[in-house]
Amino acid sequence: MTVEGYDPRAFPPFAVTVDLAVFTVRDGRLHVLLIERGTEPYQGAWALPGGFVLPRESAEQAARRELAEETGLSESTVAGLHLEQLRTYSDPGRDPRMRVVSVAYTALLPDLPEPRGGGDAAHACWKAHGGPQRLAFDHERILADAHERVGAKLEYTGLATAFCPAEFTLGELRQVYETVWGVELDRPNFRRKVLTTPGFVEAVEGGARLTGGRGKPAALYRAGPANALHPPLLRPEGRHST
Amino acid sequence: MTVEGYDPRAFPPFAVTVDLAVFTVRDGRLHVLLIERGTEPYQGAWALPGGFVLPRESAEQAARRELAEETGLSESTVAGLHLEQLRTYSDPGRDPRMRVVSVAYTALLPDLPEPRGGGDAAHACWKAHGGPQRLAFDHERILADAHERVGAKLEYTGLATAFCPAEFTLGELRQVYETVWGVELDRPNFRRKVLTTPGFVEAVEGGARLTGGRGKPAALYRAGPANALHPPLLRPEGRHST
DNA sequence: CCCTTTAGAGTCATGATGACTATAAAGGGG
DNA sequence: CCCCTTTATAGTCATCATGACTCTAAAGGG
Repeated sequence: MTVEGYDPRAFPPFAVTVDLAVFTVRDGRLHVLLIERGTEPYQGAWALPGGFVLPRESAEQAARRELAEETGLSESTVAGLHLEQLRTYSDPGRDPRMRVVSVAYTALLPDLPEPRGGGDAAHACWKAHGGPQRLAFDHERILADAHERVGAKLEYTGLATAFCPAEFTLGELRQVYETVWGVELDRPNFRRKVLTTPGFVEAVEGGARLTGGRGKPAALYRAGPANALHPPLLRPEGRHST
Repeated sequence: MTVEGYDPRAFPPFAVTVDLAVFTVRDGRLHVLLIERGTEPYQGAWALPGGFVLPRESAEQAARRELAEETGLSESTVAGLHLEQLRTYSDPGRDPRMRVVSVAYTALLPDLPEPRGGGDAAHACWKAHGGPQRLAFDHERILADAHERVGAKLEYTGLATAFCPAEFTLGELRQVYETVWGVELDRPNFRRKVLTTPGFVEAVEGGARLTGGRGKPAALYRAGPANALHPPLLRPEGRHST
């Protein structure tokens, strides 16, 4: 069966949706944006935000539109967010009602005020990742894949800054790594690594911020122009000596 | 628009297909499996192999089925091949006839005899990557994404062995890296790196192979159990993508 | 006035790496 | 046969990145 010579009116019909794994770091814990399902199947269970891809939009456009609707952020704000295609889930039977192929996306947000419900009835809220809640459909799997992908990307990209506000301290940046990876990092070594990696962060002149009222005030930085870290900032567990 | 409360008979209809970027290394050049299109649009142009996802199969099952059909390899052989989902292409208008969402997969094969046409009219053949041929639809973009992904995965996985026969020399393995990355690697340093990376390769006892009749015979190795390289084998120029 | 807390500077040993040099073992051309 | 080329394999050495540290600075709280 090839693409050539097929009848456009006789293709197997599929529904195509997007699912969003939206992460943030809040109070030193990884949180994910979830909605509570109001209808069967999985009524009352939590699920990833998402929805249909419309006939005239790409999957990424659908993902940004859904993200804006679920978080209440403006379209222009969402347009600048880091949104990355994770992978596509296509198992027959992943939705008991019909054949649905879903393109999953991952987004990283700084700690924002509670999302305001959008125009529709969706009530998305942040839930701590790894909590007791069971997710609907195969969303547990999607979320696990997304977490693994984010953890891996922190190693060789400057993506961790997407979890931080525009200006941040190195302590806040370090907490992002510690939270996503679930490890503790040596403070001086982390600082040395970040500052010697070209393009990772840029110092903000004159800035300093009290760290929650405790400890010495820290210098402020903003995200640098580099999108790849050379050499990468590897997870501690990932290193095996000869 | 959310997944909840929709009418299963009123979803926007899409066709879902798979596209395959199948690579091999032949004569020190990267080759890709292509088919020549026999019908409009893009009649006479080259395209990636692929086809519809059937109603009762997953996208990966469809990709393996198409790969077996296009290469003439047996289903059992294809079942053991390294096949990886690349990403999904969903731009409206990427196919002028109708709305088609395509899940792209990447496969790596050792240098095999010319593929035998399968049951249908498809005549897939190996073409040197980077040649003058223009590809149909957005397949040029898919192929570029696949090449970048394979190059990146060679850095931190033992995937390069998928391009080699079951037993191979370190020279053959090094040529895989040089061909995919388009660089020359220092022979002794490459050897040291591969042999000191745990689980990358295993020595084959007593084996030795003449390197095309030229030079000292080389020891044989087979792929090791590791699927991740620690630390990674980074490209000299250090090119990464997001 | 100490105590705790976090930021930030610096030290030291080890490991990984790039750039080399040198030797070994094959075939081919005189 | 001797040399030449070719490729494999064994080293050396300097440099850089890193993990595990110690030490000082600057804030707030009892």
